[in-house]
Amino acid sequence: MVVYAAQGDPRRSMALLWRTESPDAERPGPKPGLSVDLIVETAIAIADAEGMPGLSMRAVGDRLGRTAMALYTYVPSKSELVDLMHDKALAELPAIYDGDGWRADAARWAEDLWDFYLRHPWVLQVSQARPVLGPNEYVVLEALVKILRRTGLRPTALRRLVSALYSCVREPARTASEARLAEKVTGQSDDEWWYARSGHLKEVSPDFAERFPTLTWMEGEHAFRMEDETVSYLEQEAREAFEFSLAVLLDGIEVATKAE
Amino acid sequence: MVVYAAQGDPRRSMALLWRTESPDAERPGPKPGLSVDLIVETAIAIADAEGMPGLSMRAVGDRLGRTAMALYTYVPSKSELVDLMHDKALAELPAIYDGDGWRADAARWAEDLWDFYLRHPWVLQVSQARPVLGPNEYVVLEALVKILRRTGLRPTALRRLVSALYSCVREPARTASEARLAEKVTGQSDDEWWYARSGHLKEVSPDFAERFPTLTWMEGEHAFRMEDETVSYLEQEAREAFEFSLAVLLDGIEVATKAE
DNA sequence: TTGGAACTCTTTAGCCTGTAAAGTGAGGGT
DNA sequence: ACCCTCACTTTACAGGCTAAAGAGTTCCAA
Repeated sequence: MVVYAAQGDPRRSMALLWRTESPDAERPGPKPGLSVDLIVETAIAIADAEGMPGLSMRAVGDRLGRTAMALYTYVPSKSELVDLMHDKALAELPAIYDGDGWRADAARWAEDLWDFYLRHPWVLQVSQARPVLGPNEYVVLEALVKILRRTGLRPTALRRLVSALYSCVREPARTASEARLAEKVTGQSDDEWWYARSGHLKEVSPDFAERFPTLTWMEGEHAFRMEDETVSYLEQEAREAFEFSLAVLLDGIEVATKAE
Repeated sequence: MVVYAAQGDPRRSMALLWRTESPDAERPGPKPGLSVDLIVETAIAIADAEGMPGLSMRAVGDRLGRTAMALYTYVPSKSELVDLMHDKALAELPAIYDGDGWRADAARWAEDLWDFYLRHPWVLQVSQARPVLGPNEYVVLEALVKILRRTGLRPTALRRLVSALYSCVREPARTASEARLAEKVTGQSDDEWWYARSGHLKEVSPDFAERFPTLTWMEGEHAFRMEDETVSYLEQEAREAFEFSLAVLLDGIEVATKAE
């Protein structure tokens, strides 16, 4: 369920995101019982707990003691609600990193983003093509670029580095967070699932080791090592993949900038 | 719309994926007018053209001159259909790379995967946690591991490298393919969209340059450069990010293995 | 030859989405 | 007092997946 950015009136979307609505004068009619902020917070709570599939207008309305349609008084569509959720959640991330040097700060930025994605897995489903363009997205980006500018890289190289950093956090974070959600939704732990599945695999392909010898070699010697019992094997692997990619990337930059 | 792996009877799913059904003897009842393969191919064609949102049981049925329910004779659920699509599509990728050396082969593998994801963007929506475990997934993985084994890395390091390679293809490929799909669905080109949006951004945040000075500096000097008119700016950026990450990663490995 | 079992495919229906349209009722401004 | 405006509900519709039941075809066995 990838969620694309809202397609309604772009001017209204942007106004909502950047909070440039006119101050509300005394107007006739009943006072609003809800607010955009309250709705967005509630929606975030639901999405955090149940993932995107659990986020429906009815679910949000129910939790607020209203009907689904009541939300449309505050928010033009579900799509815009998701944009608002996205931007509000991003506000959790720091705006400034001014630690020991660009490398430590970049690593810290990536770590923070990793934690953020695991707290709010649904954020990864908001499409990056045609991004939401809310203020907090820019805050996070500004923070990173400010860190990386200290490397002395030119804008073009810098833009690529920014993308690369996002990639090396997002993809493994996706795997890790999907793994967590799957555990919650199916009630079966990753390790149980994997164990059952590998049984079925043996059944269905008894010649696996001959067909995929190199794979068998690679997977062979570590099967079912469990270092941390509170975190599934899959999540551990994802985390290590993230740390590895990050280290390689930062090493590469360090070398490139020192060479100049 | 992330699609999780099917949750029906795992034994049946695996049998379907690995094609270990018993050979069909002469049985009573009318001859099947369709086949699993035909259904899967049709579904792939639809998903390629319209993306996951366009893939519905009705749509597949219609294109085959049947009702949606007719498909359930062949396939236990939509979720299993997606698993089958995933595995069938992966069959397009080469099983063997034995070129000039591991580095060139790894780069070629990554390029092939990139092209594959752009041909079949919906594949990126199939969850990697609890993977499908079809035969062709293993073929692709075996091909990569075989290439990378030539680096002499140990299994543990190798597993991380494999994940890192997948990340550096998948994330930018996601952006690029979502961009293409958005163009098709909205009828508005990326560049038009971006132009309109940046107008609204100026409107809603006239002090943008002061609030985000580093970002403004980075984006400043390249705005609206258009090298290739057939490919949107966003897609170009994604492609470059991919190439950059790949190069850094492979350089890093090269250094690490030569040091030993 | 004649059931009957097995099979494909359709129909119907249920529960889930998001949201358009219309109605209800409360509150403030004139 | 009136009315406009606004919050919120009700109803309804199109479309999603799929369970359950029925129609109709075909082969096997008696």
